[in-house]
Order: sequence, then C-alpha cells, then structure tokens
Amino acid sequence: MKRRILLVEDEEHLHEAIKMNLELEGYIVASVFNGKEALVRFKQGRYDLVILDVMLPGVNGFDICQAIRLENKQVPILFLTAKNATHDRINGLKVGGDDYLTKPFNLEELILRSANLIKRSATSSDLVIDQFRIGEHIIDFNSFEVKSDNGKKERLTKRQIKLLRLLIEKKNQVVSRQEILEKIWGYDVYPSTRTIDNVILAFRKIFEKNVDPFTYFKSVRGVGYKFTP
Amino acid sequence: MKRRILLVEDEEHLHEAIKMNLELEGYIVASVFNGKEALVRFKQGRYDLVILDVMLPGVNGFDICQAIRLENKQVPILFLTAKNATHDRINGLKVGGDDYLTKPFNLEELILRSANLIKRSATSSDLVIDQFRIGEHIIDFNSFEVKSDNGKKERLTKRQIKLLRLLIEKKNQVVSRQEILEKIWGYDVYPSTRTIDNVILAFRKIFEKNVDPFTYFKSVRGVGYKFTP
DNA sequence: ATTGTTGGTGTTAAATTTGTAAAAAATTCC
DNA sequence: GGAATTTTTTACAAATTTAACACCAACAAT
Repeated sequence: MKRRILLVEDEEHLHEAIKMNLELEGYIVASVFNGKEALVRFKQGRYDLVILDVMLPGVNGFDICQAIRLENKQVPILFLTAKNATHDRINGLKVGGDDYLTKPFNLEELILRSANLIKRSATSSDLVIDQFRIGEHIIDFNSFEVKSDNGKKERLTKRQIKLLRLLIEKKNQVVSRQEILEKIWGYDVYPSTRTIDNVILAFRKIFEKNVDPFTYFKSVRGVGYKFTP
Repeated sequence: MKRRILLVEDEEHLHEAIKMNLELEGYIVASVFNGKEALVRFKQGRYDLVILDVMLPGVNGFDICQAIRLENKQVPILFLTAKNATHDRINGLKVGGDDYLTKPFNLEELILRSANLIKRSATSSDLVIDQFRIGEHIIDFNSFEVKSDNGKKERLTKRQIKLLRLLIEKKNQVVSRQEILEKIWGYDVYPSTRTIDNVILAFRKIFEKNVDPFTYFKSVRGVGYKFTP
C-alpha cells in the first residue's frame, strides 16, 4: 500500500527537495506551505505521516499539531525546526509530536525517520485486538460477548462485532456511513443506511446505559459516526 | 499457530532490531515503547511472551511484570536490562519473571531464549488433553468414550471426538463453521454445513440431557459455534 | 451396521424496513 | 442580523422480512 505524507514547510527550496526525495522513495506527498491550509488538507484526507515545520507563516507548527491530535490521536508527526533549543523539543513532545529533526538535516535521515514512524504506527494499530474496555464494559472479540463489571454478560451479533471493531480501530475519527456499509456489509450489498442507526442504537443501549448518552458513540451529521473512548 | 510477542523497549534502534529479527522468525510482534502503554496493550490481547526492558520511561519493568502477573499468571516474561547488577536479577525473578538477558546481548540468544520460553509454557498449557469434564460427564479422548457419573458409558465417533477437541481447545471462543470444516473435514472436502449441526446435535443429546439446552454448546448466528464449560 | 451426509420443515433470531418524533441545519422572511 | 419556518438528518421503536438453525427422517457411504 502506498503511504501518504502531508508535508508542511514554507521554505520553497527545502520543500521541493524533501518532496522529491520522499516521492523517489514511493510515498505520495501532499504539499502545503502554511499552517492554516495544513489543517484543511489534513481533515480532507487520510495521511500516514505529517511532517511539520515549526516556524510557519500564520499558525505555528505546535498549534497545528495540537489541532491534529484533537482529530486523530494516531497519525505520527515529525517536527522540523531551525532551532536546536531544548524547550522547542519539549514543546513538540508536549503537544503530541512523535519525532524531531533539527535543520540543517540530512535528507537521508529524514527518509529513515519517516519510514520508522510510519512502520511503527502501522504495526501497532494493525495488530489484532482481542479485548477492549469501554467504561465498565469489556468487549471480547473472540467470544462475541460484552462483560460488565457487575458480572452481567451480553451476546453480540456478527454485525455488531464487526462494526465495533471498525469504530474502535478508527477511534476518534469519523467513519462515514459509506465506509461502514462497504466494510461491514460488503461492496455490493447496500441496505438502507438507516440500518446502521439501529446497530449504533444497540451499542448505546449496552454501553451508555449508566452514563450520559452519546458519550461513546457520537453521530456526525451528514457524515457518519465516531467512537470516542 | 503464529506466536504473539509483546515487546516493551524504549530504545528505538534496539527495538527495531529485536522486532525485525523476531518477525523473521515468524512471530507477530506488538511494539510498545513505554510502561503505561504496555499494560494497556497486554490487557487488550493474548500474548505468548512478553519481552520487557527494565529501564523504561514512566512505569518501570518490574512494576509492569507485577501488574501482568495479577492479570495472567502463565505468560512467560523475559527481562532485558543494561545493568548486570545482581539485585536487578533477584528483583526480576522475585516479581515473577521467567528469564533474564543483560545488554548488550546477542540477538541470536534472544531468539533462542524466546523460543524456549514459549515452547515451555506452550507444552505445559497446550498439553494434549486426555480427559475433560463437562457437567456430570467425562470425555475420554483416548478411548473415544463419555462416562457419566451414573456409570453409563457412550461411544463417540471419530468426527465427534475431533470436533469436541477443537471446541474445547477454543473454549469461550466462537469457532466459525468454515474453520470447523477445514480442521475436522479437511481443506478440500466440503460437505454441507448442515452436517456440523448434526454433530452438535449429538453433543447436545449427550451433554445437555439434564441441564438447560444450549448451556454448553452455543450457536452464533452467521458465524459458528462456541463451547462454554 | 454403524456412521456420514443430504434434504425438508417448523421455529427462532437477526437483519432490514418502515414510521414518527426530535434535533440540527438551511432557508426564508421581516 | 435575527426570528420563524421549512427541510434535512438522526434517534429510536415497532413491524416486517429474511435467513440461519434445530431437529427429524431418509438415504448413502464405508
């Protein structure tokens, strides 16, 4: 699978150099030259890595990082900066950055670190999960059951398990109704999209019985659903 | 069966090296870089071995080991440490570690020890079962018989014994009809899936005579069957 | 002659649709 | 610009349709 990188860097020459090198390595690179646009582009597409210059016109890199983390907790972020100051490094890690590179840097090193970050996030999220806790409930994907802390057990159906898994894998991200239909029901079968509502409804009855409704399963109008642990 | 290893090591280069080598050996490796996440991941999945660095950011390796032992008494744990200090070694074994490796170590030795630990724990838990009790009945896998507490004996067929064994080995997990067909009947033979029903029916007649139906053998619609002791 | 397989039938559970109320967004109108 | 209305979308319950399963009986295979 081709990996997609969002490159946010305002210095044109450096930007071009990085882009070309990454593309030679087989990545698809989305080019953005300022902070504001970076956020727009990030929301529009799926990326496997964000390379983020700290010093940017408009919004700075740390703020963008924070904004991205609100949307998506998983995508790895690699900071670029001209300063070697320690407080910058600390700042970067504070706001949820995963790695750091100080200018001037070796392009080969950038490639290497990018590959590492992508590989790490891919392998840690693709691993099959057997159990997952939501509040006082534990989902067991092998036995198709939900065990509650009060000892009660409930059985889940095939569709429920599949959809739960999808939403949990994409936690904190909105999953479109279209995507749900394709991944749970298959590319050719197309039941009414209202059907999804009913499965989500079942989840709410199980998991949001003793907490505020919509705590875990949020609907995003016009798009789909989002699971927030 | 592919074995799953949870690797907890914060030094990136070493982590990558270990991971790659283990993967080349055919293991599935879950990567974790700090103590806190290690516990979360451990609870979420089933692992055949935990490789644990002692010096970790946040929670240290010994504490993690203790926490794991609270959850699961069996999984083997292999400690990695930079110090050769004896008190570390003692500490590690005290908290329930199974083996110990001092950095810098030979990767080949790590592979070897991992394989040994997995093999040892596997043979002690996966050991071929001769007998298994379900309620008032005892299945004897060698004589193909079911002995009831009232003294009655019943003979089981080859298929019945095989399916019983599969379901018992995977107790509390849903086993798909597909998997049953492949493991009991073979990859090429495909009798109607209704045939499985009949074997299950036979089990129910034997084991659920004096208890509620579906106590032990549960069907999961659209998927398969689950045995719950 | 015992075991394995298939087909048929009633039953049950799950999937889907349908319907209504409520919420959110868009539109209109002042 | 903001209040009121319309339209769209979602939440949820209930009804309907669909599909899977249990079980029996008959047949085939070994």
